[in-house]
Amino acid sequence: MSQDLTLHQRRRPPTAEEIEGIPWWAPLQPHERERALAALLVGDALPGDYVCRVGRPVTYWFGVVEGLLKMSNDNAEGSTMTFAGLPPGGWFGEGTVVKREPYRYNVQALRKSVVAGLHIDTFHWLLDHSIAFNRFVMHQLNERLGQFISAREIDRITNPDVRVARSLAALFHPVLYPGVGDVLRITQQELAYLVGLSRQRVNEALAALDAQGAIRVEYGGLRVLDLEALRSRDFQVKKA
DNA sequence: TCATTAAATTGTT
DNA sequence: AACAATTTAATGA
Repeated sequence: MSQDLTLHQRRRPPTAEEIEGIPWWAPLQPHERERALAALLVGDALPGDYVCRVGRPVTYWFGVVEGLLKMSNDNAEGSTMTFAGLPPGGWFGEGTVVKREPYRYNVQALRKSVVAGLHIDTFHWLLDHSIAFNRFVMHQLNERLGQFISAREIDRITNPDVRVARSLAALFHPVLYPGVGDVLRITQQELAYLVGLSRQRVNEALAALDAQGAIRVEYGGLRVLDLEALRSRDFQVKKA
């Protein structure tokens, strides 16, 4: 079985390129950056590796530099519920970090990923000293609230095409996941796992969305042409 | 840098 | 779930 907390194993300081990709980095003042940099670590997570687990104490605030993670929770009955996919640029866990509580969910890598971690003490220091950082966190919390609400809606959607469309819209969220850009690197198998459908059905749904001009299916990823269409349009539910 | 081979991903049944 | 076709990544000259 996969080992947990990979970040604690193969960790290293972030490269200049990795730092530039961190969404809250640019707004920081020089002395704040200095502080943050000293507390930043990155590590590789292999598929199946846990970045954090339910009940573990919080030591880091995590962000996705590269790759793809999934946030899930194990139900009392044993079934697993997936809340969200976490593409590059996504930072998560601020809620539990703020309260210094144990994690309430599991986050594991769907594929080989690079994960960054900011130590909890420095997170709090930035919260106490940086207005820009506060603004980022506040914005982040607000956006994520909206995402959880839409996650519940997505769960109720029965039509697979619409389901896939909404899930994709969530993954392409420009505020929460600024690292994604035009093309989301995700395989159809990974998306199927995330959405809870068979790869076969996801493939079919993607083809439909492609045909409608909302996305373009590419090898190993997807290009979004019309985010608004994914988010809101009613993909005319087939009428019998 | 190019050609060859292996691995990953996709499109279909 | 299994298969074939296609694309990418890795290897070595």
